Amino acid sequence: MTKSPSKTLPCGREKPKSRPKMTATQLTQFQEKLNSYVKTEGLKQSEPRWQIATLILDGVKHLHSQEIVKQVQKRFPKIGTATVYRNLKLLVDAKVISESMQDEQGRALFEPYGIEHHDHVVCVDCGHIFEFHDEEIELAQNKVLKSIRFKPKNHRHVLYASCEYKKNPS
Amino acid sequence: MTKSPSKTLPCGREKPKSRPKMTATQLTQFQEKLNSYVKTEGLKQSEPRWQIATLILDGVKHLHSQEIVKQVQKRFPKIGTATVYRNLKLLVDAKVISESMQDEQGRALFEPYGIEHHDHVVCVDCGHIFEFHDEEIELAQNKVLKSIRFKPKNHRHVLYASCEYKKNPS
DNA sequence: ATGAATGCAAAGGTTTTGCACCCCC
DNA sequence: GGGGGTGCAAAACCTTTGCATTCAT
Repeated sequence: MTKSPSKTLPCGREKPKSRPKMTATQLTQFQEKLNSYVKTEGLKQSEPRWQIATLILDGVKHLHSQEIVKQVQKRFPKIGTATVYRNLKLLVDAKVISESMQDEQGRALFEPYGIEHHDHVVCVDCGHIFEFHDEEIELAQNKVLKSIRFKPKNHRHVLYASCEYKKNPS
Repeated sequence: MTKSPSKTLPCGREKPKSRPKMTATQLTQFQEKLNSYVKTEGLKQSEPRWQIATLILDGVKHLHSQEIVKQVQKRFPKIGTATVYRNLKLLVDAKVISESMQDEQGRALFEPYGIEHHDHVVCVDCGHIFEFHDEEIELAQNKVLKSIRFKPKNHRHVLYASCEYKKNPS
């Protein structure tokens, strides 16, 4: 039984590459991005807005609306549900966060906005979500579309897989 | 080369391969499958159940719950909403239909159950949904998972693309 | 001072559940 | 006649909207 919780899965195996926690610098960049969006749109700054953004930017987990509402209200009990939903929309528009994927129940999961495209691996045993990018797959996709003369616009690709935690519950 | 009048998209171009309409034989096979499931589970047969199943099995379109409710009630006004939802679940359990993919709004789309795996292309212009299977992509996926020592379980892969209907509305 | 942002509560939309009745086995 | 199936209506759930108030600029 190894004891290094930051680098291992529940199964004790080493964690595959996941989204690293954001640095303070990156966080600041997002904050500036949000501020400039707010300014150009003639809006006003607000504390709850940045608190909501931080929850998503600062974590490594992909969260869906309900979890975000719950966690926001746990930390900041004064913030109302409507405020969370309104700001999630705004933050997406501001390109501070994005709805990159959905979980198995079809709920949108939010993550920090990033230009670099990636797809997801969801572990069906331990629940962790990892990101990957595979150029071979990207090219093959385009080949498929080209063969039917369709123009690629976007895609959603999620691999459900197992770290086999349940078989090795060490 | 060959021109067939019923084989074109709204844009006038030839339709890529899509799921063919089910034959009477296949339909019967599904009915038998359902009947045997019903029997082994100690349940009872019901007319509404098969009417709901037929709607999905007999069509070529992928439908989400609401559409199914609407279309069922259009054809069979006596069937209640609850009955539709209850039977959708049961039909999934019976492996008569499956929730193979989701639309862009994250709603589950139902289609006839099939062992043969396929992914989907959704046209963002004309709305049609096509199925594809690409062995190269399947292999590449497994390679990705193997590299992080995860065991493949399932995946969702949807390509959003354009038939360019809007650019050639001829 | 202006109007954006908020919290609350009420409304909307979708899915589930409770219940009396019906019908198949 | 027992238990699953059904329709209806109510409840549960999640998200959006209306409104009076607060707060940023």
